[in-house]
Amino acid sequence: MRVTIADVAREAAVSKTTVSRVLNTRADVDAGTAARVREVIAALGYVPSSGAVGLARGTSRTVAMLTPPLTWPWMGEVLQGVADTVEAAGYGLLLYTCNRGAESVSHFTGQVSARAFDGLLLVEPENTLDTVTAMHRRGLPVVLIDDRGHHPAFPSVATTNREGGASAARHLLATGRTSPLVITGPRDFGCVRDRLDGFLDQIPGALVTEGEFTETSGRHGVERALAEGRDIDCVFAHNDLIAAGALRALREAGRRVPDDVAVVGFDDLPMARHTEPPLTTVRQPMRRMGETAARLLLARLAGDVLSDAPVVLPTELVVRRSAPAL
Amino acid sequence: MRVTIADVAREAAVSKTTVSRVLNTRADVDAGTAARVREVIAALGYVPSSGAVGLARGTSRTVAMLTPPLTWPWMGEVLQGVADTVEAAGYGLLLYTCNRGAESVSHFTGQVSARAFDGLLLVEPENTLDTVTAMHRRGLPVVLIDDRGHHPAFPSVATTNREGGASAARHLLATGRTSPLVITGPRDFGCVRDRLDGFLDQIPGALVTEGEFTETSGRHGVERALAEGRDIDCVFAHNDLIAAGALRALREAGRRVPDDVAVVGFDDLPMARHTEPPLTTVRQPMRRMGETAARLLLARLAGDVLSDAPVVLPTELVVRRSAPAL
DNA sequence: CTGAAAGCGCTTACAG
DNA sequence: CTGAAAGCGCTTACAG
Repeated sequence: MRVTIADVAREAAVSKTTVSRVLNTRADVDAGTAARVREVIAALGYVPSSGAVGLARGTSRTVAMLTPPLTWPWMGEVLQGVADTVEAAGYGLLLYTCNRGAESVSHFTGQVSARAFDGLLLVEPENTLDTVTAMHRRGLPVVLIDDRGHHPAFPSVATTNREGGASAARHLLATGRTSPLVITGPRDFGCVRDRLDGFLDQIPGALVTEGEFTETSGRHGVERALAEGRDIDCVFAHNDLIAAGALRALREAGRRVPDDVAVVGFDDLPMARHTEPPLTTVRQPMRRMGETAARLLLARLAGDVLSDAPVVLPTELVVRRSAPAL
Repeated sequence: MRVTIADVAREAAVSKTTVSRVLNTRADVDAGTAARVREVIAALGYVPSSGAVGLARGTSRTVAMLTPPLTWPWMGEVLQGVADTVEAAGYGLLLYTCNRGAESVSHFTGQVSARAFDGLLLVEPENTLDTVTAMHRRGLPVVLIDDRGHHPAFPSVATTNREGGASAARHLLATGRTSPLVITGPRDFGCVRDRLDGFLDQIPGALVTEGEFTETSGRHGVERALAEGRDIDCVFAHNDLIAAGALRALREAGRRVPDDVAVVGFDDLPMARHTEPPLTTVRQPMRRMGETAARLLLARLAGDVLSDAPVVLPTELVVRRSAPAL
């Protein structure tokens, strides 16, 4: 049998109102009464029902997070940043993944309307941006962790993709490289365009080939360039998976890295330390993105008004052996 | 203004009871009435409040998951397996991480008592097993995803750690290796003892050194063995991070992999494909562990009685170039 | 087939 | 400083 506030009230010989007051530490309770109530609470092991509290207060002290498949290499970092921040504020975190496509999304939208949570954090809402924008318009607090360069009509957290691309180019130039091959992600991603623009600002003549964010894509990109007899001395890969594929293709073609060809990736996944040679890459602060987005959302729930202008976190070039300093 | 069941009832000129009945698709409602109510629901965009439903029904249709830091390399897989299964059943998934130590745990236990969820899934409950065992005794349905070999007093899902160790040894023997170095994880992990026992059953004389589950540990393990002049022709690492460190140390010492020394890891993390050479490893079905644990918990919530005997999923040797077949 | 009423476990004006 | 009562939005016997 569940212990309720009524049990505590009876045992302490006060009203439920008074118990509720000491629970919520209101000032206007006699110190003696409060002490007695607290004793009873401890003795009975009473804990308020979060559901009942939520119903009475009209708020759930829970936020939701909608994510792409959790197997994305950097999702763990983002999620951990979110979880830490949300937990520290005493909120619960409800997780939804879009792993099952349309079905997931409709299940999710049902939950939203059910007011199972007070606010929403989301990453990479493929085919979801319209739905979410509508929810936001109807009053649901939303913050996007924008790794795709979406520039949505609500608050978001992003990184300096353009500057990241530029920093890769500057590093390559500074170390004497002049003929890059750029292997991009899909062009319809805003982040891909930004990374490319930043790079081309520094090295306008770069050879560019569009790829996907996979190792296979990196391998094919290099193989094709070599087969066409292109004269390259470095590769800028739009993420670390592409870079890993490029490393492999270069090795198989007998090109030494970094002696013949330097390679720079993007993201700084854990695996970037384990490739041969270890990968120079543009680090994205995924954990801080999660923390920042969560902090924004909690501020919004506490009453702050948020700007729709994205909060932009800096990328950082991490130099390892695949493209060493001079 | 929120649309409630009362609004629907008024608009459809029926009682709240009737609306509730069509909501829960009970048979005993006149077809015409039901149709009319459904129209009103659609017209008003009514969605039941999950909090109110939960309070009235005494169940939240939510399960919680308590995890170690999400940056553990295989947590994404486990979590995805759990999320898919839980979502498909129409349940919500509340995530708690033990990232903040004792504070996390106490926050978490508060949530438990608050009945914010109906059941609990957990991974690797460092310093948590006692608390959780107590909760289970008090009636909270719990399923452990046991990657540590805990053998708890409640239902759990594990893998064949002992057979996994044996399969690594058999593969090495079959490919002509006779002098292994085993670099283990911490000995107080049940899984470490099991992997080691399975290996030693096949190769009793193996050289064994205790390590941690880190790359550094793998590197040191190999460096020490070589410095001591040990004559090794293969390494069995207790996870893939250790194996990655071993690969690096071997290369730096001028030993060729696999020609001079073969290397076998454990887990089959995504990075196992990206090492040089790609890693032969004992694959643990982390996603299936998540799915299986979630399925067990949901069955329990549906009224099934669960056995405390662990459900054991098979490991599988994945052969790549670091320890090729003949 | 349908509805009035009680109940789930809290919080919050309101009154004293 | 304290309590009775209404209300949050549902479900569920119970009665018809």
